[in-house]
Amino acid sequence: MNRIVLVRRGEDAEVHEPAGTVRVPAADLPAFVAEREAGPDPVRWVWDDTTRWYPALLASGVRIARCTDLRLCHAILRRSPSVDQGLLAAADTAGWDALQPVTAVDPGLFPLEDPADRLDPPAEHERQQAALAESAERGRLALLLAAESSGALVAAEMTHTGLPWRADVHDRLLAELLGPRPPAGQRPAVLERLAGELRTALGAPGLNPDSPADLLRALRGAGLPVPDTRSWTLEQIDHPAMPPLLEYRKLSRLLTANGWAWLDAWVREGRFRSWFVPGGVVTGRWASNGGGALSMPVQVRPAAIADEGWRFVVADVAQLEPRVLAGMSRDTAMAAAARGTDLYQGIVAAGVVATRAEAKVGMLGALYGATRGESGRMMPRLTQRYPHAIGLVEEAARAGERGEVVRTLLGRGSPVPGAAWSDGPADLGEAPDDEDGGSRQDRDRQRRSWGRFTRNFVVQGTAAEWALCWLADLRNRLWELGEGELHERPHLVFFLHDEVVVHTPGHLASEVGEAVRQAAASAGRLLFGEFPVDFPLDVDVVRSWADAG
DNA sequence: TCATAGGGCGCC
DNA sequence: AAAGGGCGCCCTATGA
Repeated sequence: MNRIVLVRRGEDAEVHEPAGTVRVPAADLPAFVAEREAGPDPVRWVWDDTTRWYPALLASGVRIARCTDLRLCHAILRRSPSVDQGLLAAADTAGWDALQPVTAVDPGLFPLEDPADRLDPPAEHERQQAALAESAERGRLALLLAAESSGALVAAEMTHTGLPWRADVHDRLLAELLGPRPPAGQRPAVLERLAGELRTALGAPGLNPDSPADLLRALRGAGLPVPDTRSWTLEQIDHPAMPPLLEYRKLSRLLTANGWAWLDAWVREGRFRSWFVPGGVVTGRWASNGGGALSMPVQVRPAAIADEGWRFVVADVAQLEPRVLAGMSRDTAMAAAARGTDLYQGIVAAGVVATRAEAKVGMLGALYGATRGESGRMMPRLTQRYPHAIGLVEEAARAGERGEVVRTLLGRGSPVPGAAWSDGPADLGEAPDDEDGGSRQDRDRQRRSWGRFTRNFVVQGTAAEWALCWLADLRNRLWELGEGELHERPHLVFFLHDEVVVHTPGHLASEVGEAVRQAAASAGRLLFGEFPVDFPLDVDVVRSWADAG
């Protein structure tokens, strides 16, 4: 593998190769990269941050096979309990710690002033390689760093190609539900009518239904002693104001989150473009920036329509996190329950609980740390039948309560906890009841809360690693299926934790479906070897995203 | 006018 | 006795 480090120097790129260092003008860089990519030696491009390099290459029609994203790898190594932090220490370290990804830059230009310019990528790369080589977990960590970097490429490519989006279909959908688009600053007709009905029903002519405080006063004035104004609370109430209020809530949410303003801001030339942010969540999950890409309501998915002659291949993993938990804890009983397509049904079939609903709520409680209610009642039975799986999350919770760092399967470390531990462990010493530190009860509550976080961290984070491996392998397979530029081949257009959407020429759809399944099997082997835990997929070939599932 | 906090709700 | 993870983003209200 030929590693080539790219460094920005004003308007040039400095190219560090084993054979020597050369300068390439920014304008010539795409051609240079394309030539090396096409050459006989596989290349791993090493750069400070994918969001600072790759969009411009993609805009020039250049796709690369692999990279090392020093910013993302730095973040992982800095938190990893199995890395000697001394090997990463340098004058640059704080700068790497603080480096943020960029969005919305003009891909044709380097930004004028960038904190990344004060960093030394070749030196950082050497430190990271040394830290990796000395780690007792170097195999798993190396896999994680490669997968994280590959995810950075996927994220940039998804922004580049965009998710096909039909503004005309979206507009029609809005008009059917809300009435025609109103002038700026006015409510759509349907919302205005519902607001009127609500004011009449509550006897509150001046009510602004968008103000929770105003609404709470009006509800109480009408003799309805509600604790808050959440829809779930309001649904419990039998009162003529509730139907219009709940309908108002639902439609108002659609208008503000994914209405005409959203269309204006985020949809251009038939594509929805926002930014995915790999590593944006401490657990390793992705975040997103712009347009709420990670919470696209089912309600507007009918507007996501594949191009003429193309299809979407939509795939998701059923019950990813319990399956990951079975694999990472080597719990053969839970893996057996996961053998079929429905893990919850498998738990019922094993005689652990009576119904699928109980199995689901019990498992979710184990992952999130619920101990009371229906979920808590399932825990003893789950613990008895699945001691390794439940034991793993319980131990993660206890470690978090003690203030310790926990890690995912591939070695991503949890953050160190904050102020609640400054006075020592929960079960030791005095707990001074001063104003600054809060009461003993407050700190115990915080510790349990942190335990729920670390409990979930190990599973959510390892699931994110499975998904990264799935994504990286799928990206490679998709590239091999087509010809031409990225947007002419089957390509990823959406990813959300355990779900992918691929945009593909129709005649390749079944091959894409097979690639998605093979990539999932490959991810399972990468993380869990020959341990027998399945990751069955639901795969649909559809014209509209809304038709999947 | 701007930044921030909290309510609320969409996704997993 | 109490005990439900992770996000982004809209709105209003508040205070500088």
